[in-house]
Amino acid sequence: MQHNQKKINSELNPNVSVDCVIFGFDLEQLTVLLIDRGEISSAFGPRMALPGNLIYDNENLDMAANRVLDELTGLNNIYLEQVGAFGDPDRIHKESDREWLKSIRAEPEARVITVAYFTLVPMSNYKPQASSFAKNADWVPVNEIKELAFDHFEILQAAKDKLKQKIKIQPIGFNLLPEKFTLSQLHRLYESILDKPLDKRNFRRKIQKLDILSSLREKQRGVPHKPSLLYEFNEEKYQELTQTGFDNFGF
Amino acid sequence: MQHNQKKINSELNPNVSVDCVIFGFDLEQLTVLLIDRGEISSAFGPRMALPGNLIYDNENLDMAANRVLDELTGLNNIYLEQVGAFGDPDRIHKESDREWLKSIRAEPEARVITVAYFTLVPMSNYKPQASSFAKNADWVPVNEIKELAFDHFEILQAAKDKLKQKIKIQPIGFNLLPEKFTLSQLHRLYESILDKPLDKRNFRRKIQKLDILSSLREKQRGVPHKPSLLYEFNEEKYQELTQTGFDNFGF
DNA sequence: TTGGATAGTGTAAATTTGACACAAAGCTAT
DNA sequence: ATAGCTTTGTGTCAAATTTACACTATCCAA
Repeated sequence: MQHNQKKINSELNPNVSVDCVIFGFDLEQLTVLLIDRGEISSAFGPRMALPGNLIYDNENLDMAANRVLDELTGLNNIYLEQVGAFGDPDRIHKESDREWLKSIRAEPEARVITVAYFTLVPMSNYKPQASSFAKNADWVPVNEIKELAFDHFEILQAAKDKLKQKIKIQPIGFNLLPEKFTLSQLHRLYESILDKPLDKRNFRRKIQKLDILSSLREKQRGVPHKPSLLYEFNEEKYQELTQTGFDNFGF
Repeated sequence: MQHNQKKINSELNPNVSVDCVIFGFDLEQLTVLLIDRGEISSAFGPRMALPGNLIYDNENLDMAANRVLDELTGLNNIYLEQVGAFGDPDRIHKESDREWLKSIRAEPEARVITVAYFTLVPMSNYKPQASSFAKNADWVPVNEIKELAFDHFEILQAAKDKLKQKIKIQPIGFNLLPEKFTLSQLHRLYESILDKPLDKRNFRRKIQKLDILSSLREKQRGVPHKPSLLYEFNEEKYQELTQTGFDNFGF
């Protein structure tokens, strides 16, 4: 929309949009950043929707997804991965959907294919008021989401599955944590993504054997219990590891 | 195209196409069904391309992919899975590409997003002359493909990766084999998908432990060596297995 | 000082993986 | 018919990995 002035010369493609499943982690559970479409839209259906927009004709899909993310959160340089394309011809059923689409300049009658992405953002970096859109945006724990506008619930499901599968192959979970984190937080993160409990000792053993964490001398402060050591993700060691064709972070 | 008369009332969407990576297995190696675009197109670039087409406004993406497959091979009810969406604005560079696009009724100047699928077909079921298109179609071993038209080489790469990854999680390889097959054929199939040698005895041990194969009393006939026992994929046992949340066919 | 909360640690049994070689069965050519 | 070629089919042992499981240490707050 008007946010990104650079794009104003190019035309919106009325047939293709991107939607972003923006994952965060509040140190307790996996959350998703949703847009509240407001009272009016809610008259006929779920208020909450994934952030998304039509694409411009001069940008590629990844760029469009990054733009949507940037417009909403002000973040860039973020882990981002395509989930896939969605596009039943009858995606849009309701009058309220049409109103909403008009408000984001989409053509309500057009058949729209949407390309879904998921992104992993460290919640600590997110400034809620980075853009005017963000006023209507909220983090919602994934487990509490029971319905979404359009086909967004289906997209969310696919994104969760993809993330679950991906984390077994690459240690991308770090993108959801602050730079310094504890093993317990990482543990909890894996549990909430994989949606199953993991034995504490076995988890720690396995993650440490990978040797992609740097333990800092620093400890947690101000917690009402034994403070944990803090760790950092070690990018270089990870690169070494993957360059040997390693692809099994098997959980 | 004109092949499928049912669709003639609906309009083609000029912005969205599907491309299919149709995998086969000739009992030696993994192959892909490619279209030869002919001499004229080849003047400026690779002749070979993935089969694909624009979508109609009244069909969903999976339907479109199935249609492309059906038009080319006459096959339906085939294992099919989305790879993802591809769509750089500058996908189409060459004059020859434009000519080709016109010939399939696409708008050469339009910005086209393509949604890629891969499908697994049992080569034994494929009748090469099922459609007029098939005259220009040929099975090509994946290892011999060095370039393709448009961005199709990139798409092929993504499809191979997806297949490789998927086969570690679900035993979809059976879709590439005839109903009755030998363990050696299955072994060879896994090797060619994973692109690495697998120890014969270890492979057989692992695959048998899954207990999703039914051994038939029948033997191979007419081979110039000790004949192998024939096996069938056992759908029911597989269903039992997956319904317990099993997702590791770990190779 | 005590109580509450979470951090951090080791071991033993079971399972899985990886490496490795030779006899059996059928076909072909003589 | 026989010898030779080709591929099938099979077992074991060592190493690595996985699973299950419980108690002490450290900090904060009351």
